[in-house]
Amino acid sequence: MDSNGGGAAQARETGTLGKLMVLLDLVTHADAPLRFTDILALAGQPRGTLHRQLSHLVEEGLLELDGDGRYAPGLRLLDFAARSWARNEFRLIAEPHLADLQRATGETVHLGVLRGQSIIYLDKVEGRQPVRMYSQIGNASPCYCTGVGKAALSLLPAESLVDLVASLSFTSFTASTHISAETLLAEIREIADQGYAFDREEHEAGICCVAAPVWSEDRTFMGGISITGPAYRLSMELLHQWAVPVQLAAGRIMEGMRVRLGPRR
Amino acid sequence: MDSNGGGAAQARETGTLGKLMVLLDLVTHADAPLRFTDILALAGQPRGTLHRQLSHLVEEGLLELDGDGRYAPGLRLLDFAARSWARNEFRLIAEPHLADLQRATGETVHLGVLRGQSIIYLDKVEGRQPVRMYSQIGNASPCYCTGVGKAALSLLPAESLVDLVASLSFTSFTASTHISAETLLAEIREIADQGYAFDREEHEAGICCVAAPVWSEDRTFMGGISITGPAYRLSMELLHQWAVPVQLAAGRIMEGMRVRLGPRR
DNA sequence: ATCATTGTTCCATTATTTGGAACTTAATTT
DNA sequence: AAATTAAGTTCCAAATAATGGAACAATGAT
Repeated sequence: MDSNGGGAAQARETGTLGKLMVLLDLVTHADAPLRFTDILALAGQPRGTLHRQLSHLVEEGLLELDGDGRYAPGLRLLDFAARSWARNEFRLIAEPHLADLQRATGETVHLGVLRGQSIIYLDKVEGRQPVRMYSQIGNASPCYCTGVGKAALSLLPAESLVDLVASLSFTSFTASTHISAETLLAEIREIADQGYAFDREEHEAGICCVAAPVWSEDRTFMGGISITGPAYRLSMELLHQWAVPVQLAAGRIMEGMRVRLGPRR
Repeated sequence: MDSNGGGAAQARETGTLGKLMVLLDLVTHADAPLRFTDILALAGQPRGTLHRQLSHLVEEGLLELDGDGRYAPGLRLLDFAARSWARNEFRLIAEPHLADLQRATGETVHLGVLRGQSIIYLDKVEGRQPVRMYSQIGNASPCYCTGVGKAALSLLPAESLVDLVASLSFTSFTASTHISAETLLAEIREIADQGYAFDREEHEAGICCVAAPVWSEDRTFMGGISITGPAYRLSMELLHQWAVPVQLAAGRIMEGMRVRLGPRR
């Protein structure tokens, strides 16, 4: 029988947990705290059932219920995340190289990893300004319109890439955002050849970047690093120049991981 | 079977979710990624059961399984936390006041909230240095040996305070850490009178702080803000002077919350 | 005061989880 | 290299927890 080698679509049958995570997603993705009835409408479940599920989530600290009966994400999530982040080896190894790159260019440097269809940002090194702390770290962004995302996609074997791209639903964030699988796939192939990727204001108007892919040997991490900044300051010419240092930094990070993790495998 | 009729102590009966959260705690609190067998020993459950539970957590992205069969916290937790943090109203309202306090004193300023027996740090504003981003934010620290923690405890009604303190297990982090309920309770009473609290190197040697309590009217948030720094620079005399600005900032934060949230309740 | 809406509890039915054992795979020893 | 041990995975009847409809309580509007 098939172990997960084949990589077909997961049936996502995680029973009770799966149902609760859908709720947690619902509440954390909302723009504002939701009342019971709001969630009832969104979740489409019987009232009794929903009530118990929410109660369990609250009891575990994953959600919080304020005095007005509105549900908001729980602070226990912060504790989990802080631990997840603090011990992340990929990030620990990458950090000094990100700082180097930041100093060399003066612009903001990101580290991100592909998870499903999203890039999750693991680190961000900025210039002098008082940092907006979680501003980017932890955020999940689409893979098809970010430099790190496209760099990460260029690491996928042809088949997985086609499957993943086929499952995307494109949102046109700016005039340059890819909105078709064909043009995206064409660019990914180009990126795979070149070894670096650009974001030409595809996610946010006025913001562009150069990115290079980074991966761990066991393919647990497939992501990238990028130099990001305002388009008026970062011409395409400059971004092309920076492709080299970004790739070098990516190489040093992977070397660091081989030294740290390699011996055992 | 018994429903929890009396209702004093929480029976923590969240069924399936509760069991899975125990596992998640186990893995996120470990110092390094754990192998299946390690978790088996720690969790004390049948192998079949544990295997399925871990599989579900992995499928949902709450845990990750690397190429060596080691379980680590999942990156989906970061996404949840980023959302939880970004929309937190208490933090949003407090932020400008924390920045003011930082500028006025030149030292690091924290915002924390009481959750169970822990203080969870919601924000941190530092001086010039390139910020170590999650360094403190999201971290859960004991309430009995931090300035913010003791300030928060001073807000509890007498009965809840006694219950909470009775349930603490004290760890002696430094020579000044409280290790008995009696001395702690005595100090909390003093803090309740004064309206501010000190940390005299009780959690970390060489680090001290002044803190003032902050709370929301519905008591959803009971926490505090603090000015923290190295003991060689922050004399007790200086900390006493800063008690006033910390209390003023705390007052302004609460005023901000009344304006923002008050009208409705 | 009355009606409508929102939120909570109850319990027989249904679905999921449990845990022991059998099985497969990887690592270690002889 | 074969045998042995340990590590990880799958299976299924029994135990447990989740479900959802309906009754009940609390809140808010007319």
